Amino acid sequence: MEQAGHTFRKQERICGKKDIERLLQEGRYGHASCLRYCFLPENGASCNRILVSVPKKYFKRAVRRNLLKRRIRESYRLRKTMLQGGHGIDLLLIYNTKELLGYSEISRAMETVLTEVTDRVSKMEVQDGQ
RNA sequence: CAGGAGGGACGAAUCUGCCGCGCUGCGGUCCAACGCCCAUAAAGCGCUGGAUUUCAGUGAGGAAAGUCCGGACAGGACAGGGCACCCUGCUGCGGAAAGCGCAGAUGGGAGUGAUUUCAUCCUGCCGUAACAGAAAACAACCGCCUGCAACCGUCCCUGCCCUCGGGCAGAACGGAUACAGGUAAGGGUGAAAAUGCGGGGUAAGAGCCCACGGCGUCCGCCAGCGAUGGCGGGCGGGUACGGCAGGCAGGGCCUGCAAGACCAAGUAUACUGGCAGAUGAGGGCUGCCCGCCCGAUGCCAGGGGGUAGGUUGCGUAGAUAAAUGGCAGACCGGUGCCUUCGGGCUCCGGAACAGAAACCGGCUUACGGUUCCUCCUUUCAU
RNA sequence: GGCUCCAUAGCUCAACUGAAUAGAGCAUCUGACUACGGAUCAGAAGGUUGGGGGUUUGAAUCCCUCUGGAGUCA
Repeated sequence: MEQAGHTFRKQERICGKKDIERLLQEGRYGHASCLRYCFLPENGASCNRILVSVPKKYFKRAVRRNLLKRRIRESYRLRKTMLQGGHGIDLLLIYNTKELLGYSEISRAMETVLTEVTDRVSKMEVQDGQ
């Protein structure tokens, strides 16, 4: 489904225990600077979905965790057209630094994550085709 | 002016624009199921649910936090009563209640002070260790004093002997020892040593006695709603702190919105052990007892299987992976550089503590700042 | 979100009813033994009892509060 604007609705988030467990068990992992990611194509939904996580281990206070999750979601919202193919990709993003980074650095990390994921998804599709 | 004490109010506290998010509402579009019309049709209409969208409204805090109390609500249980158990304990008022608030009382601590902090019903018992100290709450010990017995010394007195120098015995005084008693004034310690000072008194002493204090208790009067305080009088030998037990008064069933209700989906009570029986097994009533209730194949313990989705509970913020962010500009404050002193450029900041997950009243803890009121101390001026 | 519990030497645990030098084992260090090492023997070091207040003459212990870490629920 092609969304015209840079919107970010609830259907683009992963809800439900089954989907999360499937992603964690069958997904492929990787990392780029401050972000770890885990993705899985062909999620059965009509669009790409993401899940953002900031560990309590790094940030004890809920205010900082919420702030980082908002920045990550915002950077995905503005760049989500880069992620294509794969018939709907589930993507888990985990913040992996103890430092409280600003929006610009998170946005740069998000750019590299999205390009890596699209590359790996297209390679997987080529292997499946063979 | 400076420093400080108490209390209150506010807390994205600069503004604008764009993009984006949760919820609600009136609409639009699309999809699905059902109903009406109807030919088991299409189209249309109605209703329900979902998605999307224009517009409008609304969208975290004083602590939302910690989960320390209490309430309401929900479920389980409950005829009722007694015992046990737990919590609290000065007084008055407020409050649904509270390890709650306000105002006060008494005593102790901190502070020059404003102020602050801790404790508080009744009775009994026990303890205040080790070390130190005589002794840790009864007393004993050292010391002081008296009496008595024997010993030593001295002068005076008496008696005897006498070589008239003196000797012996008794009594008195003094010394040391032992025994019997009186004392709790003094005894370096210690956190703490059972009433201070003065006088009398005594063998030595002692509330033993007296005056002034201090403490406890009783009575009377006065003040106060009361805790209590003041004054006067009587009596007293005690007290302080801590622990335990009992009593009195008040309160308390247990579990908690992951409570609970409904819908959908889905499975197997497989197996093992124990117990018992209509003469009442067994279970429930928080533990026990009385008592009551249910009551026929049941119960207990272990072990195994399935689902962990939706609606509601749930709120004019409100979900069920959790909504407030990003960018740009203006403005304000600060730093640095340049300057033709008009200004220009760069950087930083515009906040701290911190994010509702069922609700309400308190407590506690964290916190940048703004502001108001009352008061204290020091200095200066008047 | 609710409820329950824990924190002591580098590690695993003790310390009764508050009572004075907080104890034991392993680990570490030093010395002896040995040609060297291990084992053994002797000795030493190592503690703001998670932090801060309070009660008390005295707190690991009792009370309050904060921090950190576990467990559990339908």
